[in-house]
Amino acid sequence: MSGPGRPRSEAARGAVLGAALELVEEGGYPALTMEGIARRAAVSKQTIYRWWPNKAAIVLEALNEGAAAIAPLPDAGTLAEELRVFVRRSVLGGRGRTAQLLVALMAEAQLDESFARSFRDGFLAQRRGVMVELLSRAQARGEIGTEEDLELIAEVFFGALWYRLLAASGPVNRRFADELAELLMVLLAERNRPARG
Amino acid sequence: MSGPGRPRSEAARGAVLGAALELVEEGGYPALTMEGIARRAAVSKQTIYRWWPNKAAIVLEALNEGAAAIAPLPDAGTLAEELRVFVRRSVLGGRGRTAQLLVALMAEAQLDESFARSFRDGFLAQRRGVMVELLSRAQARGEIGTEEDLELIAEVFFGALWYRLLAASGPVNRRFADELAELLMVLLAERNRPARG
DNA sequence: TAATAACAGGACGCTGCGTCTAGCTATTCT
DNA sequence: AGAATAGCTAGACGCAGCGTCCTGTTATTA
Repeated sequence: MSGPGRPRSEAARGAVLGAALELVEEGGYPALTMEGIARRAAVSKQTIYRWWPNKAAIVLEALNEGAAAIAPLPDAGTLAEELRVFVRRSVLGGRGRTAQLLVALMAEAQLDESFARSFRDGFLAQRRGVMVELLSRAQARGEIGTEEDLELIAEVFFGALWYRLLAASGPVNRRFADELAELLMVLLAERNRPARG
Repeated sequence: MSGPGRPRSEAARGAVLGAALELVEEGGYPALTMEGIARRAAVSKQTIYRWWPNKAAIVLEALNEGAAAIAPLPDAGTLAEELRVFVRRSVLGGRGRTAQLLVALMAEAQLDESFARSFRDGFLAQRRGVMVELLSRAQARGEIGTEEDLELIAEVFFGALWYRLLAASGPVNRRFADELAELLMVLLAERNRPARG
């Protein structure tokens, strides 16, 4: 289907993604080069450049390949419960090799304007969106006041998470996740209080 | 003083820092190269490598050169007031050319292990420290409960700020600063409340 | 079987890297 | 004064990766 000509080689695609992950694992992101990927994957540079504009795009695709779709959670009862699960999953998902890839992509986005767009709009914004969706439902259920700025709260959460990843300001573990979740609940519960100040 | 030998050329040092800033301004951080700096500053690469290990170190020094010392604020009355001033200053300080340099350094820190240490320990941690100091004083004055995790709160603030810089999730302006300051006050005031839940 | 498009392999010029050598210059110690 | 020291410019070096291009081959469709 879809016109004449030799179809894209799924084998080559897989080899490229696999080689990229291997190389990062072995020598860190800076050791990842287009030439190195081509060698390891036994794929010509020509082919790589045909399908990916740069190495960051390859890593991003490999990352998405590996990650199970992060569907918005089904309603799990209370907001507090849902939030805790979501935060834990987000935090713990950013550890080990994945963390290495994430920070590399964030770095690359700062240095490559063209990659920045796809990363910010297609990756970061999407993940914020999931959280906002979660909070929106709670809002619809009446668990949060309607005047809360959900976007800002999602930004605070991902900000704290990314900061810890990028600044290495502390461990990325369940304890951190739970502290964050509790902190977010404070923010969300605030305006529901009877009186203020 | 300090032994024999030709003293370090202050002119060369200044030329290097100036050239680095110019080049970043003209072509963005990726356009900044050691060779380019040497050309622009009319200084030999030899000299540059003698004093700086890489271009990020040059930019960091140039940044510190330009920035007035960020002394911890003098007590300005209430915590709310102090915090708003601090947050505004921190947020508004990260705009324009400075923002460009900051995100580049954060990116570099992710890719260069040796630079990461000096940036995280000597720059990021220091700035968190100033904020923690500010909060500590308020704690001593009794404006905050003693069980608050001041480090975590500082992390939340800088996390949100950095996230906005890195993810370009919105404008970095006074409005953002004030929203953040208010949000932080909610966190700080929480446990002071008479009752909970 | 002709048209089409992806593929491997490899050469190309370019740029920046980090190091090195050579000769010069400014300062201090004796 | 003269020796010792250490920073300076200038430029060459080999190396590696970049992104593009060319050549010939292979798989698919019309």
